[in-house]
Amino acid sequence: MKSSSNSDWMKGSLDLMVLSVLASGSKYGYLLQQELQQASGGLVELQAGTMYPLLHRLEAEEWIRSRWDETTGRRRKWYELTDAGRNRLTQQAREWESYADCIRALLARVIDPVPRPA
Amino acid sequence: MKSSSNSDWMKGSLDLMVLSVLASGSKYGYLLQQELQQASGGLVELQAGTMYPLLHRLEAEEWIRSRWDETTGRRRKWYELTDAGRNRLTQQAREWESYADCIRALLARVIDPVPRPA
DNA sequence: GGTCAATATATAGACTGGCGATACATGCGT
DNA sequence: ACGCATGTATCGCCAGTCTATATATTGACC
Repeated sequence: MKSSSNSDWMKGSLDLMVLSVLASGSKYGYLLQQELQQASGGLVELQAGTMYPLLHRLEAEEWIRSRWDETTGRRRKWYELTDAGRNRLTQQAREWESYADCIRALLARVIDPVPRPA
Repeated sequence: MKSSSNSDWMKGSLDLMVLSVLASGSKYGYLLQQELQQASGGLVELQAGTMYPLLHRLEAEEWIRSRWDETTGRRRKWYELTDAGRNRLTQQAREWESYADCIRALLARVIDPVPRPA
C-alpha cells in the first residue's frame, strides 16, 4: 500500500521546505501551501492535515511565529521566521546538501557503475 | 527532541540506500550495515532494529530475495536484488534525483552564494 | 435566493516506520 | 573462562504524515 500522495522522500524534508518557503516572506498556511506546490513544480502537495500540525510544531519550537489577521472576513494566520528559525534554515540547508551528496554518491555507482578491479 | 541518531532526511531514503548497496552484489544484513556506513562516510548508521524489519519488508514486496547460508557456524541470510528490485532501484533513483533537484531549487533561494571564500 | 466551489484553519484517528532495548547464539582472542 | 565482535530477530514506543471531517466566509453561477 502506498501511504502518501507525495513520494516518501519528503517525509524528513517538510520542515526544511516550509522554512525555506517562509524565508521569502511571511505567509499564511493556505498561501504557503500554494506557493510550495508551485515552487516545486507540482511535486509537493502539502496537505492541510499535514501542514497545520507542522506549522504548530514549528511555532512551538520557536522557529516561526504567528499572528492573526482579523481585519478581513477571512481569518488568516500569518507566519514568519524567527531569527532562530532563519539560522535553523541555513544550518538545515547545509546539512541537507551533504546528505544529498551522500545519496548521490551511492546512486552514482548504480547508474554509472565503475568496473571493480577483480 | 531529536529522535534519530541519523538525521531525519534519511527517513524516506532507507529503501533506496539499501537497494543501491545491494546493487553491487549480494550481502547479508550485518555486512550491508557495515558497507552502507562506510560508503556514506559514516553518515548513515543503519541500526539493526531498523534494518532487519526493513529487509523483511523489502523481501515481502519482492524487491529482494534471501537464502540462508548454514555452511558456516554463523548463520547468515544473504540478500540479493530481484529483477523487479533492480528496476525499482533505477526508477527510484531517477525519482530521487528530481526530488533532490526540487529541494535544491528551493534552497538556492535562501543560501548565500558564499560556500567558500575564494 | 440557493447552491456550489474555493478559501481558510483546525483536530481526531489510523497507520507507518524508525529507534532503543532486549534476546539469543556463534567465533575468536586472551 | 570471559568478553567482545559477529549475526539475526522482535517488541513496544512514539513522532509524524495522511484521510476524513468540522466550521466559516466569499464569490460565482443559475
